[in-house]
Amino acid sequence: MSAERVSVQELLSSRFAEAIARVAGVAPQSVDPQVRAAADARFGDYQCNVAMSLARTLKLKPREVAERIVDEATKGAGATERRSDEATKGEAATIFEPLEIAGPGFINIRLTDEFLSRYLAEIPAADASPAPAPNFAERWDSVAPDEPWADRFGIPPVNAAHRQRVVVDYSSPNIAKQMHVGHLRSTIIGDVFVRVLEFEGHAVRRQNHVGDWGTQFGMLIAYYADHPMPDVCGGDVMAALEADYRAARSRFESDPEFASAARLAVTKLQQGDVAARLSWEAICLTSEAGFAGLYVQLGVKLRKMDNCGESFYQRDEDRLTPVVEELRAKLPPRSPEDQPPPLPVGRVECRDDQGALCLFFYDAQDEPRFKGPDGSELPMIIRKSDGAFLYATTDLAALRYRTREIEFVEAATEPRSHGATEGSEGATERRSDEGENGHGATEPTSHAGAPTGVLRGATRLIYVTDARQKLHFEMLFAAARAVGWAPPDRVRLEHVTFGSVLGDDKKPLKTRSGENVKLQLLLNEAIERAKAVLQKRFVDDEIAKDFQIDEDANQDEALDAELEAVVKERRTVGYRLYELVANTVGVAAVKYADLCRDRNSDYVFSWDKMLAMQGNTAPYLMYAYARIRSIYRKAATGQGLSDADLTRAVYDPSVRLALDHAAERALALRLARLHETIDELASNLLPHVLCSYLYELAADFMRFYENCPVVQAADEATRLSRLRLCDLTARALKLGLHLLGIEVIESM
RNA sequence: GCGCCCGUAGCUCAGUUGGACAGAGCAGCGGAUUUCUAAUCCGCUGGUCGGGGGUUCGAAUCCCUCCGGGCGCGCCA
Repeated sequence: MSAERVSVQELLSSRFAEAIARVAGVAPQSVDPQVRAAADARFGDYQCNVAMSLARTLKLKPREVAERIVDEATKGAGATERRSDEATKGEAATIFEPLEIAGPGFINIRLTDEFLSRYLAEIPAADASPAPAPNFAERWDSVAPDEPWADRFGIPPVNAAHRQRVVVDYSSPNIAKQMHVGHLRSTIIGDVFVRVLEFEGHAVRRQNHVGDWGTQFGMLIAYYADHPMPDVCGGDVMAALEADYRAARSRFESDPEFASAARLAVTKLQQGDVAARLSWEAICLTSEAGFAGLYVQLGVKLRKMDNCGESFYQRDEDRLTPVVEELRAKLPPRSPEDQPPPLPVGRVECRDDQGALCLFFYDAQDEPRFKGPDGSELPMIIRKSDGAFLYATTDLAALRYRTREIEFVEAATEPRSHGATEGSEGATERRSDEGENGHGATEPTSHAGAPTGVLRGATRLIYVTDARQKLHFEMLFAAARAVGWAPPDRVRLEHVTFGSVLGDDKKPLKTRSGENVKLQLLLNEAIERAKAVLQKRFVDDEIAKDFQIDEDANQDEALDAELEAVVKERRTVGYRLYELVANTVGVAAVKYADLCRDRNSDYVFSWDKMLAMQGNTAPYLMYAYARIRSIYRKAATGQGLSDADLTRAVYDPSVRLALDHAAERALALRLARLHETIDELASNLLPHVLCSYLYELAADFMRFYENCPVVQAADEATRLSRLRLCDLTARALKLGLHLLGIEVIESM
């Protein structure tokens, strides 16, 4: 393969773009070749749909255009790939079978088995000894970079020229309140973007914009003046905090003396009073400990260093007043005598209205862009008539900070050539204070990984919040563009919305008493329900039998002490495994159920569906993974080999991937598409496309499994080939699920 | 009133941003197990893509209109 490995779709797209460019007489860069995965397997693997639309501009018949494209794409280097590596001895590998034109002018592309086989064969084996992941307690406080990718599946990071500096704003809970289902989607969807963009090689900063400033702190500070704060190490911290918050609130309403103390506390806090500040800090720290527990359980990458809440913009330094002043200076109201200027993108002006400082928005026709119920123009208020700032002000300040000040550490890393070093990590962002080789990667440092310095300001801002805040973000982005903090050619602004979680009644999910469902309780129930599902499976299992024996033990005097001890130990081990599996499956089911739907639509929460073994669910995918690993273990022990030994044999360069059976070929094609699927997710920010891919992959594997014996394959070459397919599938599932924030288990 | 989102099989949802006769899972019916983990696989049944009009080689997808549902709309976040 060429030095820069690209996805199959990219490879075909560039070939066809060149061919089309020659046919149409334009530059290849200006062509969209419209190469897509084929709608139906009968039409091949990919299809090019460009001929029909091109026919009109060329004033030719579509089929004629298609024929010319086919000629260009087929001749010379168009259809073959120059190979220079030793293993293939310079042979030319034909990429696709003779192209076919069908229907009105579709060009059907079928990859050759040889190409597919070699494309997959070039994926190096996974690193057998990945760096151990730090435990969460270490990671929560750490500012070290994330652990590197143990296995990139042969997918290189983007090259330096395309590296984005991305801020992902997600989760954003409120201090002293328990997270509820409303925070679930933001937290896990945002985390997927972080993972995928990091994997793609972009520089990513997570920002947890926590609600840690405001009037509610007055009540809490006053309350904790004569009450103990919840113990961070004792039980459910968040529940205790929230109970205190409620108590404080009701006291605020009934006790005038307390109320004035609370108001005084707010003033003191804002003035930097030391006692008030210490109390505030203690409350925040207690609350963060609660969040940390939930984040670890959810397997979310957020850490303490990612906390950059509302207080950041007004606590130690007033970052809001300068923002307001800059808006006022740069967006002055238009004076009446001004001629209406040409307004291609509309206009924003900053002026006082009814005592409040506001931003007003106008469209290209200079008409108000947003209107209220009475038809009057609708502003974004950035300073209340009493002089106080609001969330809009903080959001503007945060946006300015993120496009101008926030720091990214750039590592100048060239895309690695593949096969040079097997399975180790190429392009994790490394911080300058971390030193070289901080992650136990054993490869020679053949590629440049040294940090080159700090860059300020993001080139892409992603906000993950529910769809109801859409209007707010439209205003926010319009203001940012108008004032020049986010020039469209330099900064991409994306509000990633998602729908609500609904109950069976199709109304937003609530408890019977009408409250938001607490995230912690939701996860606890998920684990309990996963246990119930697993128990059914364990009925015929030895572990379950052991349970039975153990329960009957005191009645059965024949059971001697030694046997009892053995049973007890097995029971303990089995139970631990069972706990682990239930925890992993339960949390995975909740996360996956959320991610596998188009995030824009509301979704109906259903325990039975998310824990089902059939269909597009976490348990199905995890089971597929466990099943593959089981085959692999069986193959290894059957020959008295270790997993590592077997892997060495399976990934030996002499092994040729045979794709003779239809199920083998379908699986191979699917595996080859992981790369383009991840690329797609990185650009359209739709996690469910990766979910669909993984489900199809698992289904393809199941069909392969039913049809193609692996361990008992007819001959050794087939056995090794199929074991290779098994391992590649396991790795693709593991990587894909990991990008979705879901970890696999080796045995279920 | 204005703005945004949605309406696809009995149910829950996909549909690659305008491409081929609209696809899965569940439910229903019928098959496959001396297993490489059946927690699986295969087959069948099931549709006026909310209705109508338009744009073009081609529409579930884009435009208009109506019906039905959700959300948002000045000093909360």
